[in-house]
Amino acid sequence: MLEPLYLQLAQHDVLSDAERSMLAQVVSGGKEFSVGQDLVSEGSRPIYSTLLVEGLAARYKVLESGGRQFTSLQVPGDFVDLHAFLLKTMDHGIVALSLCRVMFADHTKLRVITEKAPHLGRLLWLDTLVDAAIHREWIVAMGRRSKVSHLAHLICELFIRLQVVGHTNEMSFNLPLSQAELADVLGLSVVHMNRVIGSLRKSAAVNWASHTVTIVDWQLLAQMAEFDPTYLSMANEPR
Amino acid sequence: MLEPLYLQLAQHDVLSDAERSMLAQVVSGGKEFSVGQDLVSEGSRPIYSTLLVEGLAARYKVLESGGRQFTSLQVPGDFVDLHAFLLKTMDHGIVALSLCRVMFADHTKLRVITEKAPHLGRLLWLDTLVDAAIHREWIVAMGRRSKVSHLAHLICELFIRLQVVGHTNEMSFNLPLSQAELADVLGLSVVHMNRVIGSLRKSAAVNWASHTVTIVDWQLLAQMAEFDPTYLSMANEPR
DNA sequence: CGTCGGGTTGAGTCCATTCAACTTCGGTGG
DNA sequence: CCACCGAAGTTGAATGGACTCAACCCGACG
Repeated sequence: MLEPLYLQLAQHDVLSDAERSMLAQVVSGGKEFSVGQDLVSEGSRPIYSTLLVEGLAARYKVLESGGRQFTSLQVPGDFVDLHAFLLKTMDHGIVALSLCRVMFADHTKLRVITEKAPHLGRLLWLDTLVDAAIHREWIVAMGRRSKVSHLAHLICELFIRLQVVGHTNEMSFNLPLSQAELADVLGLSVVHMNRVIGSLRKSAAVNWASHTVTIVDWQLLAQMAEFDPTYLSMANEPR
Repeated sequence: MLEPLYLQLAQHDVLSDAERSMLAQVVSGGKEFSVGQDLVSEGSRPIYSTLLVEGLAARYKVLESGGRQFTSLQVPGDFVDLHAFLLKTMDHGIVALSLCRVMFADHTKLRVITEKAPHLGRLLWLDTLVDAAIHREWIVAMGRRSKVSHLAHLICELFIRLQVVGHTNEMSFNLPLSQAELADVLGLSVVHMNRVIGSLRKSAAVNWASHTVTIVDWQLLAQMAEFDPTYLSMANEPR
């Protein structure tokens, strides 16, 4: 069950057996959420953090106007609300975009990690730092990229992140998002989202049908997106 | 010199005298940067983190098109590249927006904090988590708020953050950004930025002249921005 | 007095939105 | 089995927002 988490952490630095078994002691329980359900709700003060084991989820905020904006997408192996360990109050919600299986880690036990296993603690910290790096990349995409480029960038990012946890198949992966949900990622209207997807399809960089995205020409896609994976901190080095 | 840092950390939780003196040992040196200079440059691998003591700075990325996007603004007391302690490689640059005085903290010493002073380590971690929370709020603003609302939100955020470190005066503060720089925050063209500022001025919520912003009607401004300070984690509680 | 960087304004174009209609497709019940 | 339904995707047309290009203003400074 913890494989995707191990894969993510071990990607940045060596993860010792002792650390693995410590994580296995800290993360426990299990629960399923169906599409549209909140894994964590805005305003709550969770006493445990939620590890996404299987499925796709998203952080979001809702405005008075009713508009919704996703601020991140979460893939298997992500601690979706690890930040609540120290932030205490959730300033946003987290919703399941597909059937999600999760496990839990008590905040008291996470605190013990920071006290008894500082290296593992740093790896968890790093996890939240990569999160922030992704946020920054999204800000750049929203502010200064064309909409097609933004979408292309999202595809590149998701492909890499899913590949790390073994959720890609050759050059394709499953993307269960509706166009309305994608619109909430890019901050667009549904209608325009549809046209943007259309023009990405026309570029022939990807093949995108029935929730399966196949990257036909990575070179071209990365160029459209100006994609530079540095921000994902893929290097394995002492942290 | 470390006052703004103490103020920021002590805002979230009690900061013991021992922790203060530990910080004083870790943070040392000093340097000045003039407007437009990079405090930290993209692609570098710093071996120390930079604490902003005085002045205003911004994280940014530049695209091939030449467009620039700021991903955060940094106020006194911010560790502008604390994330590089674990991310190792800077995926963006940090530029001085006014005359900046900074100090440095060796990464080796930061690591010692995580090993010997876990509570202080958590407070530093928290610092980066608040950073990420701000990023998320920016994403929402870029995606789903009107441009005036986005600008109003920025003003609210900056006012609170500057107030924490004692850099406000009644209801006003100094904002040394040119309209071109503000455009790089909101992701707009300079011309349109000018019109957005104009329409915020017309709202009479703020008085904005010669780089001094005075909030005339906080109630109205916060309402235009739909501003909810939860994400800044202002509460003082055990972390 | 002239220059230069920043701010402001106008006009035309293009992008993105809304509103609305229509299609496609899987599921469900008669 | 198929007729119907609803959710998601697609398309067109009209409106309004944001961009570019261009001009002009203004105060600081040499």
